[in-house]
Amino acid sequence: MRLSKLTDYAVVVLARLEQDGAAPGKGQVQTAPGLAAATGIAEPTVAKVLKILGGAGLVEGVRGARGGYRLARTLDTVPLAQVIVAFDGPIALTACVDGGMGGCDAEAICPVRGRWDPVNDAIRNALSGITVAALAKPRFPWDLPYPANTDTAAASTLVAE
Amino acid sequence: MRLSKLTDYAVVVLARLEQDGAAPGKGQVQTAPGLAAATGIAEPTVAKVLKILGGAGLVEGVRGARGGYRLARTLDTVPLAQVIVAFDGPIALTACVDGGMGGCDAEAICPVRGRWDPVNDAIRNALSGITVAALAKPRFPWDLPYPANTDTAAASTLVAE
DNA sequence: AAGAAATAGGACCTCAGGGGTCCGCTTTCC
DNA sequence: GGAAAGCGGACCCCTGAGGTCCTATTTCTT
Repeated sequence: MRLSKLTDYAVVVLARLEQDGAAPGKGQVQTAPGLAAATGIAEPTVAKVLKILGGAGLVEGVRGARGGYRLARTLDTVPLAQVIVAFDGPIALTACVDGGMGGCDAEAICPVRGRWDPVNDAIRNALSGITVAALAKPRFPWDLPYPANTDTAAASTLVAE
Repeated sequence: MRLSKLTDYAVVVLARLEQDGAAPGKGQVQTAPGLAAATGIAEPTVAKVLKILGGAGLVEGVRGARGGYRLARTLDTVPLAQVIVAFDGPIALTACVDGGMGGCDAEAICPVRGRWDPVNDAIRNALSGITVAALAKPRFPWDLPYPANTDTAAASTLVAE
């Protein structure tokens, strides 16, 4: 049920990039070592996270001296689901993804085969409706335990009761 | 992002119990070896699943010869979330559960601290709104790829776009 | 032109936890 | 009293996440 730690780190790194003005286009860049120092995450790990984010098209790397990374897209256009997929693979609670064949021995007699699809869809939709920006927005004043601003309130209203 | 295999097995076992008439109350019981044969899951594993389900109050065991298990509650009163919690622990995508303190070194500077709470709530609500019965209901005719009956359709409508 | 600084892309190691099995005890029916 | 079942726990194995490091490549600076 947990997602990988790298996904968690990725959100932090993306938030930091935005906070530091490493915006899409001609913006400034941030180095991996710099981000490691700023976030408290070990430097090799930050480098790994940035490489994966680059592969997913969420950040773009600038090579060479004075290089670094900047956001490829503004965070309010990046669904959380996309980050999760980049690090954890397809979003699905069970191994039998969307009626996928093979892999499961008991497929022929399994009484719940295919039944998980709506559940997976529900999770996917929830995670697609939340942007990374909603998780990354800096807080003023600090340490509001349960901020009720519009961006995060949207996450709650994604689910009807 | 995946839940444990035992959770998956649990849903199958619960479905089988209902299908075989091991209903709450004075109903018939099913033995662990019998369920193993019926579901194709290894017998020791089925036994383990049933023990955990018993601990969670979802099935009740009848000891002694001619003993077995029966459902403690009808499946339409059991939210999927409850099964998941029994096997996977609290439902949360990240280690920092609901602003939980401790555990995370970077807590002081983490820009997304507490921000995951609405996401976790969304997942929890989605999984609480789906009953095990919706996953277990036998299908006639077999192999409808995407059944649109009321029980599972509810899962999709849990999420607004 | 040489060197420094940075990303890119792997290979590699370690280890915690899930997954599965087994054993001994207790309970209850025949 | 014996057999059949659940109950509770200990135990092992092995995958895969998590993390580190090395090398190649690129590009700026001097």
